[in-house]
Amino acid sequence: MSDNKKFYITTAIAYASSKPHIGNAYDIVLADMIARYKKQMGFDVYLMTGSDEHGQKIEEKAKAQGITPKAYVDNAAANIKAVWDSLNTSYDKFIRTTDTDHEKAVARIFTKLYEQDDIYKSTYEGKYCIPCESFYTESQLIDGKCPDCGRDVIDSKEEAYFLRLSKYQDRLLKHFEENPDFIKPESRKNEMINNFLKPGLQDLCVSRSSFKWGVPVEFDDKHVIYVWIDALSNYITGIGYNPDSSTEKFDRLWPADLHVIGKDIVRFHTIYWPIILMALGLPLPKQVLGHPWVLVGEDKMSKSKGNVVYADDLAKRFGIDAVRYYLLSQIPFANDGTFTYESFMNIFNTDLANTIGNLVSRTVAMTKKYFGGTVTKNEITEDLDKELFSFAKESTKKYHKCMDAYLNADACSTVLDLAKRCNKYIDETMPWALAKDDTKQDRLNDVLYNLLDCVRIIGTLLKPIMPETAEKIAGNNLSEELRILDSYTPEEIGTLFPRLDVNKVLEEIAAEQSAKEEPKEEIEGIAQIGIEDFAKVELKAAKITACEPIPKAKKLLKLTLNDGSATPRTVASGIAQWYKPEDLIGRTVIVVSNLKSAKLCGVESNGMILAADCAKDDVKVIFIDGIPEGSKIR
RNA sequence: CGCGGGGUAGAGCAGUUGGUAGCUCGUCGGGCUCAUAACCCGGAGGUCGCAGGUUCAAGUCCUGUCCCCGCAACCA
Repeated sequence: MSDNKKFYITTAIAYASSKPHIGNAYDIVLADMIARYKKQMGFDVYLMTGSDEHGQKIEEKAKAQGITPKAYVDNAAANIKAVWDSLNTSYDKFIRTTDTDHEKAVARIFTKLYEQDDIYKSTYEGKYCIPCESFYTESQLIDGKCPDCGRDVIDSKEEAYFLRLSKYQDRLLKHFEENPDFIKPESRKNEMINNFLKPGLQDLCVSRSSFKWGVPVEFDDKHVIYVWIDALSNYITGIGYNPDSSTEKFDRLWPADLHVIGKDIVRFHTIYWPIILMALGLPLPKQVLGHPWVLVGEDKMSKSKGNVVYADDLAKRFGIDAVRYYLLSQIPFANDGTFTYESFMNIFNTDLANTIGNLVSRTVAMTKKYFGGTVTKNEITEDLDKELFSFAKESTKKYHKCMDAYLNADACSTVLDLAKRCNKYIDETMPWALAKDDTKQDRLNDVLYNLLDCVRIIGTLLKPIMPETAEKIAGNNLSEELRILDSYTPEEIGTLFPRLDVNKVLEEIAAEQSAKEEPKEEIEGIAQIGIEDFAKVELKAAKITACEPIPKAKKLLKLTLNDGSATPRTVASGIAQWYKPEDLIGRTVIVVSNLKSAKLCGVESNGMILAADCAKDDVKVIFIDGIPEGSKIR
């Protein structure tokens, strides 16, 4: 075992219900970059990632495919791993929540917490609406009645296990105050404190009895352990924690130095997870980094929107390092970043091909052409050289500052600036002119040496970001020290990043997408139904008799319908963006009349009206004017 | 008055502790020819959402206001 300081870093584990898209991949790439950087800084790094494989959704998906959940997640985990590997990520361990040692440890953790009364069995207290088959908390009730249908509720109970969050609330708040860097970026910390801690924490339900695919509670097999304790615990079980007997590895690595996660799960990592650890008597992770999202266009990526971009596809098309560079240089520290093929290729051509690739290319070419491949070190005398080297030194300094603060985009641009400075240096020194003058051969040698030296620095700095490229550029001479080599004999490395013809590639992509789209589209996501399922849906014609906006809601309109029955029907519909009340009154629409009622922004909605998603951001209600209200539609 | 994040050149974004508004792409002009039609220099283009205020000085602090976007807690 080395004496180096350890650095234990984790990513969120990916949910094994579908193939991870480029946004999910950002997590592991970012963590990998940090891990590689820390390694270079002499830390003894351990990077863990993995997959979260339990839960109702997976149980259902497996069922829909007619396979066991285990078979389903085996496949899914392999997919996730394949994507991670396609990005050249250097994780030390890939944990799966279905690993037996994890499952055992989780079961023990649950039991331990139960035995020390941090978890208690309770009944899901009381307010049950029989027609709605739903439980509600006191605070959810409206005037003591069911918030959905307004009917009376009865006191009812269903047993479940709860984690006492409230008990640790003050301790957690204190921890936040004493460790200002616990959550990064800071804005997310304020959100947690204001939204969750200050109003007071409610105990958290940590078991489920509505599905089976999970770690069973040891002493009560009607229940499985719900995602919180199961998934979050991976950070400790993956390195050998068990309440009964932890390994030496765990003692060495824990507490984690950094959890890298998406901003959507900051709450779980900065509230639930610390409290679980406190209850277990373990130290808290040193820092949680909640990074922003990668958006496609305006939207969050989702299958139903058909805008999913996969990292391995991108890597195949443009190269691994290009994808890594794009993610690490373009996604801001605090705001969400936007992916488009255009911007991707733009960055590729500008930063990678024109600036870095071309610099390396011209430098190596000149060395070969003018010096047969070898240049040697001499003393620096010229001011131009001194400027170049001091710029390189400054860049290195800045780079470290950025990297240490996880400002990866800024770190990237620091390296880019150095490459640009080198390109400028070539213009300033004009090696091709020197080459023509026999008396200036020494000067030419020095110029090329200086350039190759800076290129080596660039390679070194790029290592965590683009490992393969760094290797090609700097070979075995990775070091930030200037002028440590007596000579350079660069090898021919070919074109690092061949310039892309943006329009051509866009056409290719469009062609491939349209070829793909037709056959698939949602077959995976939506199960086929039989006629008997369809028959369960009751559709009726209904005339809109009144319509008004709902003050609190920007998307909803409140519609009053005459569906042929004596009582008017109220429906809330999310079409305010496209229709004004006066456009709707008097028109006839199709209403799903046996949809369970729901409360939306304070309005009870009984049913929904049919509308078509014509395009992104274009919704049209289906009007059937002229059909008598109440007509059954089938 | 639920919480939070945004509104900066045609587009996409930077702007820690207040002191001449920057970057990439695009655009216009010049230079160079070692290099991946790449590189280097220069120009045009912004009343920093709007309105007030503090200050010798505000994109940067305060107040008000208008838009855009996320999140709202066992979704039992």
